[in-house]
Order: sequence, then structure tokens, then C-alpha cells
Amino acid sequence: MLVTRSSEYAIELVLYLVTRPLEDSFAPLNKIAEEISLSFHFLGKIAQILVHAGILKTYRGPNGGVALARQPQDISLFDIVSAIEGDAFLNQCLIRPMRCADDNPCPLHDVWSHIRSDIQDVFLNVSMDSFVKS
Amino acid sequence: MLVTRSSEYAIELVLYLVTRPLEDSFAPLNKIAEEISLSFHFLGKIAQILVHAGILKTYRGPNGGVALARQPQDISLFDIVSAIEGDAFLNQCLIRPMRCADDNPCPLHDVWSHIRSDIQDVFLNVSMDSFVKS
DNA sequence: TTTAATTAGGACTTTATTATCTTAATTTAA
DNA sequence: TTAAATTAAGATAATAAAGTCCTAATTAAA
Ligand code: SF4
Ligand code: SF4
Repeated sequence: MLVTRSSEYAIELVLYLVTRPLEDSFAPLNKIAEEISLSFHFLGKIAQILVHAGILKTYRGPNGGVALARQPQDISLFDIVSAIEGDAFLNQCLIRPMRCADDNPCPLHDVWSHIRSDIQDVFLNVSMDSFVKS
Repeated sequence: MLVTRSSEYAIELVLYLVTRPLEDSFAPLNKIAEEISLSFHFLGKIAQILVHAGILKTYRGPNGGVALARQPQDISLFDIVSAIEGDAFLNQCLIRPMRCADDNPCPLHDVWSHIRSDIQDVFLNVSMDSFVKS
């Protein structure tokens, strides 16, 4: 499993905000939840995490909701996924982490550190402006 | 989380068999469990899955144990991980799978199918002979 | 100033994963 | 032919992830 379900939801949420017309400022979570058919309450949890990560901003009360906190080009897939999964995104090593000493790496070490950094680069290089509705 | 803990264990198990001297035929699970400090019983479950996948073979009774069922060069990281995780390895898409029609893909579709296949290739191309003890 | 619309956050429930335990089935060798 | 060494596999338990529910805190507008 590359990313957890929570990360999938987070990507959907951000994608929703990125692809909607810019003039709308805050979109309420209940409307988003309905449109992407996802539990309103769970979406709320996801949104909170993304707010703490500085990816979304919220506003309470009537006409409130969530909106992007930064420009789409400044939000990468990596930002979203790592906000949700924390350090757990991309296993530090492919076998149980830290069962080794730096001066005595297991045979997987070099292979894995390259794979890992390549995957990370891909996620860093996909930013949300690729998905802005034209 | 790129791979689950079970996959990590499976990789450790195969790596153990790959790096040990070839003359030993079957290695008993209790000895392996002790050497890689992992629950004997859980390791048994993992081994069974790998046996069903044709990666390991086992032999019961005294002097029994597990051994590779094929040559190291014919076992890739992809084989091991996908044996454990099944279709769940590498999310089919980065948002909830199958919420789309082929003729009306979401904006992520092309980006993701490239990322996905690149990652898959990396896992396919790392085979166990890289780790054979010289 | 009251009501309605919203997010915030804690408590709880359900489900999936991981881990353990127990018994059965093989196989070797004494 | 019995005992010991093993894997096989099902049952159960513990933990983590996902999902739901409830109450509080904000904010706007009637
Ligand atoms: S040497 Fe590297 S790959 Fe091996 S266990 Fe340590 S961190 Fe992981
Ligand atoms: S169009 Fe592609 S990326 Fe989008 S939901 Fe469907 S399979 Fe996933």
C-alpha cells in the first residue's frame, strides 16, 4: 500500500479545491463531502490535519468552509501525503527500520535509499497547478 | 507507508535465505525467527504465503525448514511484496480506486499511471541475486 | 441578541492488521 | 513403532486505522 486511505481522501479534497472556480472563496465541508461522496465527519478530520500543515485554511460560520492556504503551484503531492502520514510515508527502509548500524548496512541499503529518494522526488515534483481547471 | 510490515518481514525472510551459504538446504523457521528476532508463529504465516506464491518451498520433519523455491535472480522485490499485499500493492490510483470511467479520467490519471508504472518497474528490477553473499 | 451555519475536537465504535496460541499433519530417526 | 522435529492451519487476542457521533466554539445574518 503506497498511501493510506486517509491520504487518498486528502488528495481528493485538495483536488476538489484546486479544480473548482477560483472566485468561490470558502467551500463548506458538507457540500464537498456530498460531491466526492465521503463521510462529512471523516473529511473534517482530514481537513484539520491539512490546516495544521498549512495547506488549507478554514473559516467558521455561515459562508464559511475550507480553501487552499497557498497557491496550487506551492502544494505538492508530497506535502499532502506527508501531512497525513508523517514519517510513515515511504518506509525508512524496506525491512524493519533501524535494525542496523550506519557503518554496517544490510545488503538492501544502497538499493533502497535510491529507490526511496526517487519515489520521493516524484511526489515532490507533482504540484497541484497541474490540475487547475483551465 | 509504501509496504506493510508483513512485507518487510517477507523481505527479511527471503534476504536471510539468499545471504546464507548455499550448501545448507532447508533452514528451520525457529532458527530464522531467532536470528532475525521475529515471532516464530508470525514468520510461519508469512512463509506460507510465500510458499503459495512459489517463492519458497518447505519440508516438514527433522532437518526440514524453508528454502528458496527458485534462483535468486528469478525473485524480484515485486514478487515478494505483491505476494504479501496482493492487488493492494501500489494503489491502483491515488484517490479512491475506480471512481471514474476510462473515457472520463480525473486530472490525476496520467500523472499517476506514469508514477505507478515507474515505481513498479523499480521493484521488478531489483532481484535477489544482488544480495547473494559472495 | 437570537438563530443558523459552519469548523474544532474529543469520545466512541467498527473494521483491518498484526500477533499469539493451539492442534493437526508430515517426516526422520531412534 | 514410537518419539521428536518440523510446517500447516485455524482460533483467538491485541493493536492500529478508519469511521461515526456528540458537544463546543466561532461567525454571519435575521
Ligand atoms: S542497512 Fe539500510 S536498508 Fe538495511 S536495515 Fe539498515 S536502514 Fe534498512
Ligand atoms: S481517472 Fe485514473 S487517477 Fe482518476 S480516479 Fe480514475 S483511475 Fe484514479
